[in-house]
Amino acid sequence: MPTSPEDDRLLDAERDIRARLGDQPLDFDSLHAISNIYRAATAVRRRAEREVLAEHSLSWGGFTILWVLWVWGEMETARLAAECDTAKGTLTGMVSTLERQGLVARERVESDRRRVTVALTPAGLALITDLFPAFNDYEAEMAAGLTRAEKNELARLLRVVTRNAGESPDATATTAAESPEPRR
Amino acid sequence: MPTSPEDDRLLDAERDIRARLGDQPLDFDSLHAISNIYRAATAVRRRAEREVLAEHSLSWGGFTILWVLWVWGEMETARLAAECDTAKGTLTGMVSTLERQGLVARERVESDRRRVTVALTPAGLALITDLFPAFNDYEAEMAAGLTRAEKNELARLLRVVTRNAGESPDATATTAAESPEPRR
DNA sequence: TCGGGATCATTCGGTACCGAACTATCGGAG
DNA sequence: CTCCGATAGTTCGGTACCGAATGATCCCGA
Repeated sequence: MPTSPEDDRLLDAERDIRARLGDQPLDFDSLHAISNIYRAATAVRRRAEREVLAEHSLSWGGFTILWVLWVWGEMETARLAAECDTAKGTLTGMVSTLERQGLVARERVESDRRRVTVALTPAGLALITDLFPAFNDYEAEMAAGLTRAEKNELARLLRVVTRNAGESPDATATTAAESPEPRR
Repeated sequence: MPTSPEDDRLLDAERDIRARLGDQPLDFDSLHAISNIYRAATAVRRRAEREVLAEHSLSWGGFTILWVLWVWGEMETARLAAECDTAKGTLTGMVSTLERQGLVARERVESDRRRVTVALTPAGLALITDLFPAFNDYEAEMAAGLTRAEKNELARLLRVVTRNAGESPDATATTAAESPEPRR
């Protein structure tokens, strides 16, 4: 296995860390695995926002909302927040932004006036229908160089991590309310 | 291979997407791989901030700065921004926060007064020395259930994605200035 | 030596994002 | 019917974060 300059630098860092910590046992395999997740995520997000989303004045989060509504249809705020994996308060602001852009519309539920549903407008529908293939192309570009099997393996390993991070292990009782997989 | 309810839901979503897009070819393997990166990253980050960092009033970004300074030592703002993988402007604010907390100190470079170096204070050094093992424990917890080989494979696959997202392929010339690997 | 381009960091405007406090509404117990 | 706990959404305070504009300093050529 050839060693790259990057590998060298990594090893330097590990040596430095060990030097600072003495003989404490450290888990460098986990360190690299976990920290690389964050690096990859920000890199992918930043470039997507610059090269795919910016021309439509969409943030990553805004795109996610459109995508969720497109796939699963109109839904209430709470469910939308869960699907988008974001706090309710955050979602309120983002939906307001999209509303201002004319891409989604809020509607109070008649039978329970606390609730609000969010739906795509025709303009929002047109945009996401047009944009999603381009976004998928971008995703494919980000995964270029990986085989089909590797992509699936990557997705699987990440699911394990997400599950590990999902809920405090000492959360009271087994949260059956835990929302399932595909939020995006 | 057993199918979980999650798998079912995922397949529903795929069917729905296909229904909306007609016969356009879509790359679902890339879709799942890429979108799971972002989900895992936010889940890991959120929980780390709540359960490991909050008690020390540190954000993920703030922790990263301390960590970088700890491992590689005092450095100038521009390099620190590169290592932390954040925009210079963002870094300025975060360093100011840490400075207010007494964890880092700025110092103008005598020989070139445009430049500023950032270094850990004794308090900052004490904090990161104390905190890093706990953080590494947390990382190990997030990677629980993965074998050593799987962790390394995860890190490797993510490096490919990060590299793909690294710089616009049509960037003018080959950016030799591209900053190398381990930023965290 | 003095002016102008390059190069640092910081500031600025705007969105996203979280958690906690708040508001409006619902639904049941008495 | 009326209060009161529960629930859904919004507001609020604060940080992070980006990209563009600004300001300070340096360096070099005339």
